[in-house]
Amino acid sequence: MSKVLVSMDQLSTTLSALADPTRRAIIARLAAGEATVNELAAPFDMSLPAVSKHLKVLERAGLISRGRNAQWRPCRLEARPMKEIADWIEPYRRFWDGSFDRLESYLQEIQGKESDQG
Amino acid sequence: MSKVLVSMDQLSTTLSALADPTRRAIIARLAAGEATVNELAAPFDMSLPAVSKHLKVLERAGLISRGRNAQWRPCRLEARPMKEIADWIEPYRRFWDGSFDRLESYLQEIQGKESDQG
DNA sequence: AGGTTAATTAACTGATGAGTAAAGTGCTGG
DNA sequence: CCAGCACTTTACTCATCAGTTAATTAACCT
Repeated sequence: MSKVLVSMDQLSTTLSALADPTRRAIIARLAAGEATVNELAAPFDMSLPAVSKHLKVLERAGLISRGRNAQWRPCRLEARPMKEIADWIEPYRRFWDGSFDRLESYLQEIQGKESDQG
Repeated sequence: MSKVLVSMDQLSTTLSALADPTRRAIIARLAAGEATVNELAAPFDMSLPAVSKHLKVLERAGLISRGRNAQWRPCRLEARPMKEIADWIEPYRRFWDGSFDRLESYLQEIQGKESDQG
């Protein structure tokens, strides 16, 4: 009864790539401009292969791309997958800002009272 | 040489909770209003305990809260953790929209040329 | 009390993820 | 040509995750 995961959808891949503080830190660093693997690895208390793996995850998610320059592999940010997250999350905005918030909590109070009595 | 993960930061927890299509579908359903566990489970081809586990993940991430109404445990959306994602992602917006995009690629081209020659 | 429904917990399995050390690849420069 | 630098790949460990079935808790209803 093998359940094999065939392929992850783009949004899941992007979110899980970003659900790691090391990888988010790498992304943040790359927002300031290209960097090599060693440069990216420097701030972290982990081996180079570990960082290399993180970069591979980011690359597979399309969040970075890598060039080649002699023995260096400069990484650059590709923010488009993040746009997908922003687009996905946008419709939920109404749940946390604007007057809807107050309406929500009002409805919650009402509902709570009704449950207490019913 | 045990490396124990003490506790995940909020953003990582939220992102990893949302990096699963089942959980995102649950969230989407809850955007339409409260629902019980059985109602939430109905659309999925998986056991009730599996859904229950997904709900626990969402609850631990603060993305849902659960009330009690007789034998039902109605779930409701709590979108605030999503706001954290939106806030985190906001500064990257400049990387995918507006004229900055063109400026970026221009700068990257320049940089590439310079590297080739240096 | 006892049966039914709603949901969670427990115990287990197989897959994936994050890290390591050590070996391999590919390029540069004396 | 070969020493060394910049990485990547491999092979391994250990923890966590997603799912299962079976058992348990909790509330309702007659």
